[in-house]
Amino acid sequence: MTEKKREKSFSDRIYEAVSRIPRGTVATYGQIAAAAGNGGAARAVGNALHRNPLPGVIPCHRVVSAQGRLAPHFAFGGEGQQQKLLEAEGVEVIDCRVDLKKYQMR
DNA sequence: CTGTTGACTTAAG
DNA sequence: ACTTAAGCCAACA
Repeated sequence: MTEKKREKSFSDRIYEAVSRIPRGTVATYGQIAAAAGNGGAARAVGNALHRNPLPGVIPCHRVVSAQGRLAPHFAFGGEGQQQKLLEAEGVEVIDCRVDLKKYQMR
C-alpha cells in the first residue's frame, strides 16, 4: 500500500545517526549531517542536539568536531564527563581531543 | 515570515 | 596556534 513517507524531523535523524555510532568510535558533526541526509548542515546538527530534548538518549559524547575536538563548554553532566565516557569506551582522549585517524567512524 | 543564534567547517592572515 | 570571515542549515523569538 502506498506508504506515506513520514519524514522524521531533522533532530530525529540526528538521533538516529548519533545512535548508530559504534561504541568506542566518534563521528564529526559533518558526518552526522551527512548520515542524517543533510551534508553540510553540521551547524544544524550541533544546534539540533543542543536544543533537542533528548538527553541520555543521544550519546553526544561520541560526537566531535572535524578536528576531533569535543565540546567541554556545553557538554552535559560536566566538563570531564565527555572525556570520561569516551575513555570508558576505549577512545583515547587527549586535551579534549581524540585521534580521528583511529577513532573516527569511517 | 523575518531575523538572530549556534555543540560546525574551511580558508586566509 | 589564534582570530576573523564566509558558507550552510535548522530551531527559536
